[in-house]
Amino acid sequence: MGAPQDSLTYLLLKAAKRSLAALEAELADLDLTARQYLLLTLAATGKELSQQDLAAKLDLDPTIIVKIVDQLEDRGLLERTRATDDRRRHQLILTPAGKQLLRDARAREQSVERTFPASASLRDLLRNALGY
Amino acid sequence: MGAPQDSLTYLLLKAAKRSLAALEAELADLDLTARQYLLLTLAATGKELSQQDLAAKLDLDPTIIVKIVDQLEDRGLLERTRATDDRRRHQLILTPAGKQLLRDARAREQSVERTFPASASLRDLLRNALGY
DNA sequence: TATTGTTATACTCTATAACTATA
DNA sequence: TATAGTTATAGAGTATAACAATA
Repeated sequence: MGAPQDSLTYLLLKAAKRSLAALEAELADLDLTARQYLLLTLAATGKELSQQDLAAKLDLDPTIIVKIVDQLEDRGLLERTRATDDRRRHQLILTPAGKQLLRDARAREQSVERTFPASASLRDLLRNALGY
Repeated sequence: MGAPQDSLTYLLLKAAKRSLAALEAELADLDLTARQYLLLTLAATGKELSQQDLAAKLDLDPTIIVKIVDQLEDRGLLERTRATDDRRRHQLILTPAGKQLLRDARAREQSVERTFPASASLRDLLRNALGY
């Protein structure tokens, strides 16, 4: 007892960093950061998420979301449109190029995840723990 | 398929952040950050770890380690002594106050981890995945 | 009045480079 | 010549506050 590898927080931090680094490396070919990829994924769900919702889901400040969306919009991967029911909100719509890139990115993520030991049971456990 | 909660990286990041936040909150009473706590834990193992070793284990820059050790030393929780076999290296020794605080901190971490769903099996899985 | 998104700015955190001492 | 630790500084990343538009 007492070693840092007994600490769940330590283990989660290490695993998250390793997983993130592997994903970033895999997405580098596509000129996509993990954040951009995850934001694209959220925008692609079709749910009417405000940028503030995205901020909460990605644990980021709303002002950071603005910048990431700027980057993706500048590259023509998504577009901001006004939500019809509440014109303060922006509805993020993936362009065809964005959808294609997201497909490629997903395939890459899946291949990198297969290299992570026990990824399937780990995912199940985390989903339960986080309430998804 | 395709939702962010399918992404192992996303799940690990969320879980790590949640776990870290809970730990920080629990350690706040002791005026200890999670980093300081984890460094103390590593220093307490008795292994002759250089500050560079600590940097690698904590995924931090060596210059960050200097500052954290400064903070802990200023509070009288540990002391830098020169390693006898290689006088370039610093051997970090916990003071009695440091040992006592570490005991308290560990107890707090254990209690907060018990609130994390399936923490035991999660820890086992992560240990295996990370090769500990 | 409150909320969404945005911008500009200040702040914090981290990494880089240069130095001392030991090897 | 290389490595451990330190310091000062530059750079990146983040949050804060103020604003316009909409509710």
